[in-house]
Parts: sequence; C-alpha cells; structure tokens
Amino acid sequence: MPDTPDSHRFSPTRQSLPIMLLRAREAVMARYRPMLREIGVTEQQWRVLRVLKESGEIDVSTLAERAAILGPSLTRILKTLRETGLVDVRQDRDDRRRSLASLTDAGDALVVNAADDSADVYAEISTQFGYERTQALIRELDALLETLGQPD
Amino acid sequence: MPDTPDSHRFSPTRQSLPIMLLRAREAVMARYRPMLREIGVTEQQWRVLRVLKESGEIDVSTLAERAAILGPSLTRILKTLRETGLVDVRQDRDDRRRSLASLTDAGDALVVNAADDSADVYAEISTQFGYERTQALIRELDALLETLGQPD
DNA sequence: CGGGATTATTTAACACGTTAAGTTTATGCG
DNA sequence: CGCATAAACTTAACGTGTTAAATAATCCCG
Repeated sequence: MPDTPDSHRFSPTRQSLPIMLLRAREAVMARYRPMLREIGVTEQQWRVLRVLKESGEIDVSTLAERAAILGPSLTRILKTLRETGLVDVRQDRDDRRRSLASLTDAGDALVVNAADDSADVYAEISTQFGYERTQALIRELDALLETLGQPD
Repeated sequence: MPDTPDSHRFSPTRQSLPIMLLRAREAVMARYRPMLREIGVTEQQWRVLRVLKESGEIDVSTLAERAAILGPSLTRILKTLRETGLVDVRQDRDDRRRSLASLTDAGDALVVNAADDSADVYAEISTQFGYERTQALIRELDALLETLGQPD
C-alpha cells in the first residue's frame, strides 16, 4: 500500500463540484423515476418528447441541443420512439441533410397526460427546498454555464 | 414554423433543475476531459482511483458510494483497472462476501502525477466563477441533497 | 460549372447507467 | 445445528454517453 506525504492537493469528493453536480442530479431524478416508470419512457426519451411538445416539428440538431442529448444518442432514441409510435421523423425538403422530428398524436397525448404529474414532482422539490432558493440555484447554474462558455 | 431568431424568449429547459444540473456538469467535465484523455482513464475510472488514494484499501460498496458509481458499473470498472494494472482487488478474509480494492504502485503513481493537473483545472474553474461563489454553489448542492435525501 | 471544404446526421465501438435476477457467504432464529 | 433470510457482490440485458469515422447533401471558390 503506497503511502505518500500530503504534498499533493486533493479535494475530498464532498468538495468536488463535478461529483456534487452528479449527486444532486441523481437525487433530483430519483423523484421523477416512479412517474417515468409508470408512463414507460426513459428520462432521455421524456426530455425529447417534452421538447417536441414545446417546439413542434424541429430538426434533430436543435432537438439534441434543447434536450441536452448528443447526436448519436438522439439517433437511437428517435429510432426507438418511432418504433413505439410516439414520434415521426421526415426529411427536410429544402435541405435534405436535415431530419425533422415531431410528435405523433399518441406522443402528444402521452405528454399531455403526464405533464401534470411531472409538474407535481417539480413542485414538491421546489417546495421542500424552497421556491426562491430553487430559482436561485438554477440561476447560479446558468451563470456557471455562462462562465464556462457553453454553446447556446 | 414560428421561429424567433432574435427573441430573448428562452426555452423552458433553461428553467428545469434536472436539465440545468446536467448541463452544468457537462460544462464542468469538459474542462477535465483533456487531462483525463492525456492520462488515459475515463472520468469514472479517475473518480475510483482518487477515492482509493484518499481512502486506502476499502470494500467495493463503500468505494461505490464515495465515487458515486453504481455497483454493476463498478464491477466492470474494477475489472478494467485490474487488467491495466492500476488496482488490486482481493477478498476480505473475515467476510468473504466482501471484495477489497486498493491502488497498485502504478495506480498510486498515476494519481500522484495527475493530481496537480486536476487541481489546476479546478482552480481555473473556481477562479473564473469566483472562489466564494463556487463554494457557495457546492454548499447549496449539498443542502439540496440533504433535503431530497429524506423521502417525503 | 466542378470539385474540395462544410454541414447534418448516422454508424461504429467501447464504456457507463439502470434495473432485475443470480451467486456466494454470513446471520438469525427455531 | 439447520434452514430461511439477508447481505455483498456479480451477471445479464438494455439504453445512453462519448469519440471517431462514414455517409450524404449543400456550399463555396476558382
């Protein structure tokens, strides 16, 4: 067992920003999982469906950016959602490199039916942690993104 | 397609706590990736190595908890790290259900050599966002964990 | 106009996340 | 003791994350 003097700078995982972001996200998502399980979609599939509901038909790149999902993952997710009849994908006529995705009627209905439950989960979290405190946290995360230079 | 290119209207995903946590984490990790790439380990492997350096020989469950990695993932990661000669895994003599993991000399050397670079990345983030502000953000994330950790 | 650069998306390969089920070892209780 | 139960991993199966490379369509510049 190698033993070294403390001449190296280590920060315990409790003080590590990446790990704390990971843990926080995991804790938040744990609240959503029962609902997602009930409607039979994964967390990522739910994000895709929600963005499609909000945006209407959009191209895959924009969808990927808004749902915070990488292109290759989105390709697979859209394949699944197409097979389960929740999403349509067609080619853009003006630029045939582009694919345009949209909700089917079934997909729209699923989002509409689950939206209230999703909002309830968020309301519970927001209430427990404090509404203003939650908003402030989100603003700080947004500011961190700005500082670190994220694509919009 | 009602697209408003010059609008300040931001998408609701910017107000979603789960997505903002995801984006923030992604932005932070982007700063670490070059360093991880250079030493040839994944983000998760690095977390495992760091925890082992901090804790010395520990059982797999404790390691999983401290590195924020689920059991099945850790099984695979330890297999890889064992094959690359960075960690040792042995059975606990007193409770043979348990596995005990520890750094090899090579693993220890890798962590020691990369620790300063890792700290530099963190220092850069912390300086850019503001040291106190970063600490405050970590405290808020910790508080969120405390709040959500207790189901209802 | 033509052919090399660019852009949008997909495919491929490997690693990890998540849940359920399996295996081995320890523990508790009659 | 002996058997049921629990604990500590591990395996399995499927979905997603990440990077690099391939494919296809558009753009651009001479």
